[in-house]
Amino acid sequence: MDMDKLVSLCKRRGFIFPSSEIYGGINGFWDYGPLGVELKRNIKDAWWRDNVHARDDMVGLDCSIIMNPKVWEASGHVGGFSDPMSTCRQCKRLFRTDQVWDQLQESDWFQSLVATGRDSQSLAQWAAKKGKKLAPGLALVRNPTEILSWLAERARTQPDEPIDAKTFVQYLATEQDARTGLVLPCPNCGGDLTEPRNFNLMFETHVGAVADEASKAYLRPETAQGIFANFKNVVDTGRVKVPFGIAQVGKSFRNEITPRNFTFRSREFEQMEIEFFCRPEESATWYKYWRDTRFQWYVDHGLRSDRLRIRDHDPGELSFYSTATADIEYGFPFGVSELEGIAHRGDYDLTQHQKYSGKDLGYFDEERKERYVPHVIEPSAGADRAALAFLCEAYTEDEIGGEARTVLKFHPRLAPIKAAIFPLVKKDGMPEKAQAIEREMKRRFPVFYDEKGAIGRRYRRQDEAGTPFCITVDGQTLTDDTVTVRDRDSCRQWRVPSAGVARALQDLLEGQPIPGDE
RNA sequence: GCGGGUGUAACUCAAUGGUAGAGUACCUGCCUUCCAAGCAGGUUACGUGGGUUCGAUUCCCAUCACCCGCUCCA
Repeated sequence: MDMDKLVSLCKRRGFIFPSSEIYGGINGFWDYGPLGVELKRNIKDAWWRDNVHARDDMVGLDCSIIMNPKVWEASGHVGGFSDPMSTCRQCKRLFRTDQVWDQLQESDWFQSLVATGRDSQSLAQWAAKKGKKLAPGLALVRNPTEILSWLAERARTQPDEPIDAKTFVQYLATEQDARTGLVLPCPNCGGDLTEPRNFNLMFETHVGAVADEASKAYLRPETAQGIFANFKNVVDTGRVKVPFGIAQVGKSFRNEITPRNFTFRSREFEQMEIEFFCRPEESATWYKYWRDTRFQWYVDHGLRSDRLRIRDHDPGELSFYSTATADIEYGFPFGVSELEGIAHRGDYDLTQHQKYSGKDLGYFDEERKERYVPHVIEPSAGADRAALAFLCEAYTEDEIGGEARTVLKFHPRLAPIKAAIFPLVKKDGMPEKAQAIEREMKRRFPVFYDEKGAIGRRYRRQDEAGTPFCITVDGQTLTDDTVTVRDRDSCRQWRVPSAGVARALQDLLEGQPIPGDE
């Protein structure tokens, strides 16, 4: 499937528009149009019903977007992991400064260099041959004479101090020691890296009329911390007992990401997050439970399981506080990308907030008569990413009677409009009858009435909106009071009594097979 | 942030140093008894700001947005 076609359809049919488009748009922000808002709302509602209302171990929460800035100190978003980045001046690649050394050790040119002797002659030879190919940006390669003289100087002045591999490569990479100090080279080409720059992780704002350092606050970069900050409130008032979860749906904001791939990476996005609190000994079981449950949720709502996958993080990839993390990924047209992360966060967050707030966030377990800080499993889903995945999955081009057709095959639960109601032609009292049906249906379902143009055209329009069923009043309706129901995916039609059409639609939406298809 | 590409109507695309056409869509009639039919009429565009020029949608510069890559992430 072509992403451009989907973007175009989304705009044409009113699913998703670029934000502030009349002013030229703004990178990384998107608006949901009349159909898009229904789709996204259905996704959030389905998630809420399945994870909160349908369970007896989950409660909801809706906390403020702007919180006391100390929350973000405790979470590590201020200071902690606003990863400084460096760019290579030669090949222009971008690296996390703290990962340069690790990446360097894995690079071909570094390994080749290490395998060479450390004497001037071997190094000069390496620079002239292999180095030229593998690490054209390296100072040693570009300026061997000078670099080798530095090294000789170092050996003469500090003969008793052996040089470790890291320092050694720094010597070979540093052209202007006096000005820059020893630097690490680019893992890709050996070139010199810029000073580490700090990335602006969170959106900053100021609370109150005076904008000074003391009034600085942040738009939340995740909804999770609001749940941790309210853990004690919920435990004290919610009649909840471990194991239990707190769920929240809401907007989050990140400044440092590069917007890409339509709505997939946006600076403002909506999360659907659960923090599930449990006894430390049971945390591994709960982790597995949520990992499987959340995967199945996407399958149940129409994502083909062969486009979905679970990817368990390698130990080296895990955050330092996490003992296990898995990503639920979907095969988008632009690549396999993350829809949801399920993280075993241990007691890290509650402990951090305990430390920074000075409040006891321990939990007293009545059954076991003991006090402990619960461990946390965090299934964190992106609502916009889910919407995009469902759109991609639904987008289908097929052929009906030799004519090409574009259809969004949404799961009925997610479809923005559940049924369209048409008079076959605009005469003989058909519009009046169809409108009466529409009035009745409208109280129970999002439905759409249309009487303009040829019937085929109206069917196709609904196909593009993903409406699962169309109900048509025709000549026969006037004699026997039945209407036709038409199925979006098969284009098959059958008749039902018009008095029972709401009930019939209800059954169809709940998954009852269409007649002739049982 | 960096490198490369793109920017004309709601959508998909043309043409042009002398202010723009098509198809689709949309609106109004007529006609139409089941899958984008037909006829007649109609609405909508050169991303933005500068510059060169008698004159710029076209050339130049900047800016913004989008797409692709490096990187980050829900």
